[in-house]
Amino acid sequence: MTKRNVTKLTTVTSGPKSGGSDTDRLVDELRRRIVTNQMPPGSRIRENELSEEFGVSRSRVRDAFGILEERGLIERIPNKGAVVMRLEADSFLELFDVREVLEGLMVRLATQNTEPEYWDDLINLFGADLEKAVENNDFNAYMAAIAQFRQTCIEAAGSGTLRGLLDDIYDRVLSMTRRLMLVPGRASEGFRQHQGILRAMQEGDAEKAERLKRENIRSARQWFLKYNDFLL
Amino acid sequence: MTKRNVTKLTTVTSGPKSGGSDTDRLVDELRRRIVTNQMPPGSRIRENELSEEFGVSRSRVRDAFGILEERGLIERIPNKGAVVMRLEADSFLELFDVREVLEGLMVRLATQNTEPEYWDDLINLFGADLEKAVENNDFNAYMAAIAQFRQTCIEAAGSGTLRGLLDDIYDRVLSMTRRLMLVPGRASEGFRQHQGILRAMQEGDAEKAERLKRENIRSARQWFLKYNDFLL
DNA sequence: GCCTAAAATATTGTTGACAATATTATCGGC
DNA sequence: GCCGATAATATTGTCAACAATATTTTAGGC
Repeated sequence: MTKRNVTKLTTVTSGPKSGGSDTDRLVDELRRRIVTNQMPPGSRIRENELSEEFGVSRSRVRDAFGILEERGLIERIPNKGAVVMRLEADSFLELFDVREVLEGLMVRLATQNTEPEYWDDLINLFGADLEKAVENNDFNAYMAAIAQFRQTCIEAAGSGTLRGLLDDIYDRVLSMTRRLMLVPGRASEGFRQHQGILRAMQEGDAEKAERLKRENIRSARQWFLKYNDFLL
Repeated sequence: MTKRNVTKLTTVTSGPKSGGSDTDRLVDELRRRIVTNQMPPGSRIRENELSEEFGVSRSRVRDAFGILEERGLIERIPNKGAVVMRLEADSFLELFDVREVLEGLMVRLATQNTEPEYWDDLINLFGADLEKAVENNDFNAYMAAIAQFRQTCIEAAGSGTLRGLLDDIYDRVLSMTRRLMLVPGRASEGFRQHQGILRAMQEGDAEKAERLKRENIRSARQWFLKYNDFLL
C-alpha cells in the first residue's frame, strides 16, 4: 500500500508532472488520458504503440497495465489485449454508495483531528469568488477547489487506510464529477453543500459534517439518476 | 477491477486451490503464507527463491510482487527487495474505522436486496451448534461461519465496487480477526452480535442492520484498544 | 458474389541473458 | 583487534528475442 499510494497521491495532488520510475510515469499518463476521455471506454490499447511512443520497453508498459488493471481502469483479456474499462450506470450508482460512507468517514475524522483555524484557507477558497466562478460555469476552478477540499480532508483524517480506499475509486469519481457538473444547477448546489460541510467542520461538529457530506453525495446521486440518459 | 477480483474472490471463498495463471497461483500462495504468519511481517522475500521453489520464471514472481504490493501486503524497496508489510497499531485502528462504514453499507444493501428467507441458512448456521463451538473455543468453526456471513452478504449487496474495496482490506481484517478472537469473551460477544444483525436482516430492517453492524465493529475496536498490548 | 480454409500478419505472453545496484567478504593500515 | 576501502558476491531492474495466440487477408470452390 504505502509506497505506491504515496506516489499516486503526489501525482493526484501536484498535477501530471511526477517522478518515480518509468512505470509510474506511464501509469500517470495513461490514467490522465482515460479520465479525460482522451481514451474513451472500450478503446483498445496496444502495448507496442505505447512502448514506442514513450520510448520504453514493452515490459514497462506491461507493468503499467498490471497496475491499471488492479485499479479497475482497464480490462485485460488474455492474448487479446487491454481495453479501457466501460462505466455502466450500475457501477456509477455503486460508486455513490461507497462514496457516501467513505467520504462521510473522511470528514468526520478530519473534523475530529483538527482545530477550527485549520479550515480557514478552505473556507476562504469556497468564498464569493468561487461562487461567481461557478455561476459563470468556470468548471475548472470549481474542480480544482473540490480537489483541494478532498486533499485537505484526507490529510486531516490522517488514515492511510482510508486514503488508500479513496484513491482506489478516485479516477472513477473524477470522471463522474466532471460529467455531473454539466447538469444545470448541480454545480451551484454542490458548492453550497460544501460551504455547509466546511462550516460544520470549523465548528468541530464531526457528526453534522459527516451527515452533510453524506447528504451531499446522496443529492449528487439523485441528480445522476434524473439525468443519467444524458450522462452515460 | 473485474477480472482480478473475481479470481481473488473465488480463492478466498473456495480455499487455497485455485485456477488461473502462474501469477495468480503465486499471489494466492504468498497471500496464504503472509496471513498465516508463515512469512511474518518484516520477512525478506527473494525473487530467485520463489522462482525456483515454484518452478516458474522470475518474471512471474515479479508480477505477483507487483500485485501484492498494490494490495498492501508487501513493501518493495527499489534495488533492495520485498518485505512483508508490518502491521502497526495505528493501521489496525484505521482498519476498524473503514470496516465500520463499509461493512455497515454491506449489510444495509444486502438487506434491501433480499427476501427474508434468503437468510434462513445463515441464521441456521449461527444457531445452537455454533454457539457451543464458540464456548468451547473452536475458533476454526467460528472463523468459517464469519467468512460465510461475509460472503453471503457481499453477494446479496450486489455491488462490485463495494466488493472490491472489502477485498482490498480482507487480508488485514482476517489477520486482525484471528488475533482478536483469542481475547476471552470477544468471540461469544461477536457471535451474539451477528445473531442480532441477522435477525434485523431477516426482518428487512436495513437501517437497524447497518447500525448493529457498525456497533459490532465498534465494540471489536474497544476490545482491541483494551488488549492491544497482547495483540501486537 | 459469398462462404470456408489456410496462410500471413499482428499482438500478447514468456523467458533467459545482461546491466545496475546493494550487500557481504577480504585485505591492509594503524 | 578494529576501522575503512576495495573487491567479490548476491539481488533486483531492464531489455530484446522468441513462442503462443488471435486477427486479418488471401485463395479456392461453389
